[in-house]
Amino acid sequence: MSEVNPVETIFNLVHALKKNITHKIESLESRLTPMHVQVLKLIAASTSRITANDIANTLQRDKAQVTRLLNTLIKEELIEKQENPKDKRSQFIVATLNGKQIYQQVIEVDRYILEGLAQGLSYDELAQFQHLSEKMIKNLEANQQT
Amino acid sequence: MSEVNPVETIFNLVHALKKNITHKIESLESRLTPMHVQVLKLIAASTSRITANDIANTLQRDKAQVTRLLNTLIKEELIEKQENPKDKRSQFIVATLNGKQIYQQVIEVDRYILEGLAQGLSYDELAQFQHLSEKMIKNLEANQQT
DNA sequence: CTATATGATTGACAAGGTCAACTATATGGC
DNA sequence: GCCATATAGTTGACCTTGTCAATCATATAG
Repeated sequence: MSEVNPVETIFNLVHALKKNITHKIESLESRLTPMHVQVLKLIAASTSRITANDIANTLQRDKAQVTRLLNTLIKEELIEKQENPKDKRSQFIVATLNGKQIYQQVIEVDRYILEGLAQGLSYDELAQFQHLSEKMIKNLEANQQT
Repeated sequence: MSEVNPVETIFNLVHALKKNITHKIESLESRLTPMHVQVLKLIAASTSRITANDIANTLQRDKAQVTRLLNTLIKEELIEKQENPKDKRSQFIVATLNGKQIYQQVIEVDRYILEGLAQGLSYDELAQFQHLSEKMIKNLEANQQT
């Protein structure tokens, strides 16, 4: 564990994080998975109206996956589709009142997890972490092309 | 993207990393998943003989999962079981010659990915990243208890 | 010797993710 | 306008990771 291996570290980190999140989200009674929450957040936080395609692109996920995530969110009445007059192939996705309320709760949970995560870390350290992570992500994405 | 949210960043990072790794590992002809590779690494790198239980503990994974991962590695003839005279419930897991060779290749891939990941980052920065990540992991694990 | 603990296996399932085929609509070039 | 091609979304099939509970065999403490 003493050697510097970011790859392992990243996996360990996300592993711990996932366990943490599912715990907290479960306490939110609603039966949403982390991915559902991510999608809902994107929709509810967006100022402009977005389509399924926008979501897939933003989250870098397969559109099949997005379709299914949206379906359950619709079934739960957290979001709904609106006609897109400019393109009949797609629809705008908007949060319902119910969805907006859940979103507020999710933000709370988020803040809570972030607090736990960042305990004992200064703002500068978090910014540094962010900075380094973004660099790594860029590197990885550049490597993808090849 | 401009606000500091380590949680999202971590997810983005691991997402990019996973895509990267599966790409590179696929090029390794052998049909191993990342988790199989992790387990094989643990076994092949270990100086002392280890059991399935050791693996589950070290990787913090469910023993059911470990059993299945080991099964496919055995089917691929990368590892094998040896009798444990001190405890007939468990067996020692050791890498076969074949397994050791794959391990060597995996190490290469690892180094390659690490290089890609760390491009433009100094050793100090990587160490800093490591340090911050470990702090976060500790925080998360402490939160688990509650 | 018995109760309990532990190592391993198995079944069942949830969640995330990927690929390919398909439908419907858009759009650029003729 | 017509056609080829591109794009948005849906569906089916499937894989990987992870979890829980039940079960079996062996260890071990009392």
